[in-house]
Amino acid sequence: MRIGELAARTGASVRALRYYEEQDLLVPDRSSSGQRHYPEGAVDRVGLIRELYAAGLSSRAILEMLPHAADGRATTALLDRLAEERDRLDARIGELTDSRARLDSVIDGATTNLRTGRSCRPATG
Amino acid sequence: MRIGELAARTGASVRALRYYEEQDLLVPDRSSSGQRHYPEGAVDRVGLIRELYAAGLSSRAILEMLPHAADGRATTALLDRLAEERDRLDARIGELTDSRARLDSVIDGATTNLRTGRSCRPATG
DNA sequence: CTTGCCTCTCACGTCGACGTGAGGTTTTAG
DNA sequence: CTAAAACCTCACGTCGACGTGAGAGGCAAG
Repeated sequence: MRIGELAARTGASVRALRYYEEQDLLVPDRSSSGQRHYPEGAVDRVGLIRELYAAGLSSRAILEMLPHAADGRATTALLDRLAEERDRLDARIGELTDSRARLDSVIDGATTNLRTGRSCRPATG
Repeated sequence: MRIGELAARTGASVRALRYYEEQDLLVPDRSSSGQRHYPEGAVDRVGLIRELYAAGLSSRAILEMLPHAADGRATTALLDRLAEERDRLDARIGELTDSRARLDSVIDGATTNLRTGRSCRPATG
């Protein structure tokens, strides 16, 4: 099928599909006039790609995993890589949670200040 | 004091201080030759700015808050703005938590596949 | 043949908090 | 007076997943 149909069937934009190709995630055949032609399996492959994007992975991470995941058989290496990405996500969530805590203490200080008139100095840490 | 001393005393880079000025967060006087001169109060002000950055706020958000926060007196409007940013942070944390859950289900599928040999099809949602 | 949609390849715009030179001026220590 | 810091203003690079035209060729139907 051509790119428009694949886009319609997967929910990805045409631009996104071309982008996936740029990232070597999805490489179609070309007709003599240069048009992209995808096999049926591309639908599932795009589904997997989008699943991984939605799971917070970068295109580079997806690229490293696809050869191990696309054939439907998992590898220990694949699981390690996935765990690595999960840890990265956890770290990021931890950072944001810390930021949220800092913001809360700023809010606490400001609230106290509003009620008592005392100056609030930001806590370091 | 000049920019180098302020940088040393606050832990911000010289470039960062110039950037804060670009964002109208910290506007120093200028000597006749164009060099920046900051008053003592700039040290605390930079501390507050960095605190807010560390709390995950954007320069625009900080800019809107500073006039209400720098004088040491909190405002209801300021508290509302802070709460808004806290909600934004919570939303972002929620997104990442969702991504983490999706990644976990991918990992579960792959793990099952590795153990049983059964194909894992990504779950939608 | 023509209309009209599909597709193609560039290639810049997005968003944010700076990092990092380039090239020139000012201040300060000796 | 001199040389080394410190300072100045541009202005591009970073990172990622596309969005959004521009300008042109391709394809099926009437």
